[in-house]
Amino acid sequence: MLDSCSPLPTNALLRTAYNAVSARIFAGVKAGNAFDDLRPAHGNAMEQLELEDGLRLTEMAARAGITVQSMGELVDDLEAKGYLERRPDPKDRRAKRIHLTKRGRKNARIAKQATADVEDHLAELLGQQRYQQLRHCLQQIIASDARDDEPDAAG
Amino acid sequence: MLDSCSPLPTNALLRTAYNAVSARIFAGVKAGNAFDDLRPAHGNAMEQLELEDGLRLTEMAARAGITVQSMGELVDDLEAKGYLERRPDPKDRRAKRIHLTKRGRKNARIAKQATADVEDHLAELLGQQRYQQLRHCLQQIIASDARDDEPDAAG
DNA sequence: CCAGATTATCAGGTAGCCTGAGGAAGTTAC
DNA sequence: GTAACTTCCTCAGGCTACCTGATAATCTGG
Repeated sequence: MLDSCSPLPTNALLRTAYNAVSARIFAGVKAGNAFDDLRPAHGNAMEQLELEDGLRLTEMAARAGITVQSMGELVDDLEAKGYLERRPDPKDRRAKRIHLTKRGRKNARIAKQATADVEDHLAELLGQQRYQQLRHCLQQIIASDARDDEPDAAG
Repeated sequence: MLDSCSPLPTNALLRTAYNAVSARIFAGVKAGNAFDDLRPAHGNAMEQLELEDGLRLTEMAARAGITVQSMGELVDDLEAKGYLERRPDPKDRRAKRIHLTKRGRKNARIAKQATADVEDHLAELLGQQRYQQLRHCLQQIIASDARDDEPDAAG
C-alpha cells in the first residue's frame, strides 16, 4: 500500500533495511536463547564486554558514543537481570570493573552467532559480490560524512 | 576510535549510514530555511502532505507506519508552530483534513529539495551504477524481510 | 592538605514512540 | 429509528533510550 506510490528516498531505504536486519538479529538471539528480558539497546554493552571483559562504565560509554549515565542505566538493567556484575577495581577505588557473568557470556556468544548468521543470510540473498559492494558503499557514505564533520580527525 | 578494531556488522553500517544521510538532509533543510523548531520526526508528516494535501490523520499514520496517536502528536506540534492546520472534513464530520499552511508549503518544498540534493550527492559519491545497485540491494533486503513476516500479504 | 580531574551515581527531563479508554459521527441490520 | 458496529480523533498514561545537571568518593599533582 505504501511503496507503490513513489520511489522512496535512499534515506528511507536505509532506515527500513536497518530495522529489518536488526529485527532479524534480535529474533535470532531470542530463538537461540529465550532471553526476552533483553532489548536491542543492551546489545551494545554486551558486545563490548565480550570483546574485552572488565571494562569501566566510562570506557564503555565512550566506545558506544553515549553518556556515562545512559550506559549506567543499561548496566544497571543488565546487572539486575544477572547478565553482568560490577566489581570494585582493586587499583582504583573510584572505579568499578564490569564483568560478564556466566549467563552473560552465554548470551553474548549467542548474539554474536545470530549476527554472523544474518550476515550469511545477506550474503546469500544478494550474492557475495553484491553483499561486499553494499558494505563498501555504506562505508563510503559513512566516511564521506565523517570527513565533512571533522576535517582533521587524524586517526 | 571505534571502527578500527573489528569489521562492523552490516547492521551497524546501515544504522550509521542512515544517521549520516538523515543528518545531511536535515542540515540541508535548516540551511535553506533556518526553521530550527522542526525535528527529523516531523519530516515524515510534512513529506506526505506535500505529496497529497488534505490527508486524514489516520491515513498519515498508516502511511508512516506509526499509530494514529503518535501521528496526532506530530500534527499537534506542527499545527502549534504554524506549519499546518486541521480543517473539518465537510463530507465526514468525524474526520479532519490536514492541510499545509503557506509556511508549511515553503518548508516542505525546501525539504524535498534537500532530499533530492542528498540523492544527487550519493549518486556522485558512489557513481550512478553503484548508487542504483545500493538502492536495489536495500530494496531486496526489505522485500526479503517482508516476505518472512507475512507470507501471503496479498496486495 | 588543597585544587582539580576522574569515576560513578542520583535526580530530573525530553523525544518519539506505544497501549488503553472513550466520545462523536458514520454505517449497517433489523 | 434505534441498536450494534465501525471509523476518526483525542485524552491520559507509560516506556525506551537517550540527555543535562549536581553530588559524593577517590585519585593525582603541587
